[in-house]
Amino acid sequence: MPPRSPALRAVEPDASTGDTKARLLDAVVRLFAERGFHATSMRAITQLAGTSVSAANYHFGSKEELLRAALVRRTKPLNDARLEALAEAEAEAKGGTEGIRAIVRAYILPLLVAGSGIAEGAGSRRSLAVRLYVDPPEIVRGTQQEIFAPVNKRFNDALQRAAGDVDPKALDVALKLSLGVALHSIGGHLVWPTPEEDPSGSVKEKMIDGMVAFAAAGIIALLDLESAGETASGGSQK
Amino acid sequence: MPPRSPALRAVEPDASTGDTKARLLDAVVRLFAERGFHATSMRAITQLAGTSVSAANYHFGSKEELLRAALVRRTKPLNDARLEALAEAEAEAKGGTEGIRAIVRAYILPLLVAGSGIAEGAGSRRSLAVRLYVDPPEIVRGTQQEIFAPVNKRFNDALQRAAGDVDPKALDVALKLSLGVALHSIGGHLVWPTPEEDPSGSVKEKMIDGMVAFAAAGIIALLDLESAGETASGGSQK
DNA sequence: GTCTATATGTTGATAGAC
DNA sequence: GTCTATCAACATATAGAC
Repeated sequence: MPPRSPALRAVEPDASTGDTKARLLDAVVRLFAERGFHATSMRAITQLAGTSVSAANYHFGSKEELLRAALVRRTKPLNDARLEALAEAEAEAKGGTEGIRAIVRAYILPLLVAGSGIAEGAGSRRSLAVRLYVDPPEIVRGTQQEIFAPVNKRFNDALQRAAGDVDPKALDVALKLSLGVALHSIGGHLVWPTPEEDPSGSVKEKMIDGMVAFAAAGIIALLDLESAGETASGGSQK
Repeated sequence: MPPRSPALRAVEPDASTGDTKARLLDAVVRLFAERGFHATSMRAITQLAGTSVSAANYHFGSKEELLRAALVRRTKPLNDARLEALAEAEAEAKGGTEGIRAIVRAYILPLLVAGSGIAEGAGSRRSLAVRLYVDPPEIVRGTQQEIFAPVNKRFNDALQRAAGDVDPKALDVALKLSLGVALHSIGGHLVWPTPEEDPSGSVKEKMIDGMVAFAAAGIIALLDLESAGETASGGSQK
């Protein structure tokens, strides 16, 4: 069997010290996403991972460090995917409204794929992203910002270019609200179809299109309203 | 001193057995909103309320029942305010787009006032609503649905009327996404100005207008896109 | 590296005096 | 109704054998 390509191997979890670390990280992601930080005990984690509490502490030092490690492992590929999608969207260089929609899609879609079960069909699974967004243990708040801030800035800049000349502050709010839409969607409150119910994936596609349309229209409306208030000329809508 | 009017007394917390119960409920709301259910101990609650763990258990029986009591006390006036605002919005009976915007405002604004600190200026306070939405202890899930489901249904019906004839399923999704926008806004990720920074309240007003515009435009776009897909005729935008 | 055993603290809930 | 004192169960983290 030939050695796997670097592209494939890069997707694999870090298995440099056996797979105990990897199994622990998987278990942590699952349990933290489902129950939150404080409701998840080291016993539950290590039991699910098939190892012991001391092994976990040997590898990660503490419960909070364990969560932090799981966080960066999960968000790194997510953010890479978002940035890649953004680069593609910008390369196509569509006009104003279409351009914004493309950027929003790049922002939201990887989150949906990684966060909700829409990729593998686990309809009601909870997302680590949602958890960490509203339930940030004190220690990871910094990490969280550190990880997401640059990506958000990139998208902010892209939107700034696509939307013409808009109030940066309003744009920041608009992007945050879009994130709210996306997070809400993977927070377990939207019912995604299972692969059995939706073999062609068309229902799923439609939901995603609807969500992107929702967020993009929201952004446009918010920016319109803002600039209307500042330039004292009417917005483009009603 | 004359007896207070019933209207005034109705606003007060239930003080039939002294105000220990009320103080406990206040403390619970604050701590649960800030830290979540599992991270809040009975000791922390009772200490903040200036009483003892046993007193709390005497009045409420358990930690979960205490949370449940706090939940209904908080959400009842919130939902009443939303329904009242909806009735007013419907009485004015505006046309399609304007009507939708009015309904969305009725849906969102009371949530903002009650949930975020925008009423009293506590800019970064966390909301119990947000907490319970993503971190529902198993026991309160039922209560939560029981409390919010009727209100959501009312708004759903109102939107159905205002939007003409749209796919009920799409409308349900659209309303849920609007809720995501609102909850995100009070989840501590939007920076609200303090009364000192914004004495006239105009900045705050503008943010609220922007949010309502965002959500309303999102709903319209989502419904347009849905009906466009079904009737095979283009939507109203682009 | 992984385990068993244990240290040390905190949790939710209760018993019983007042 | 409210307190102090106490319970058993659970938490995280560590020590030390292998």
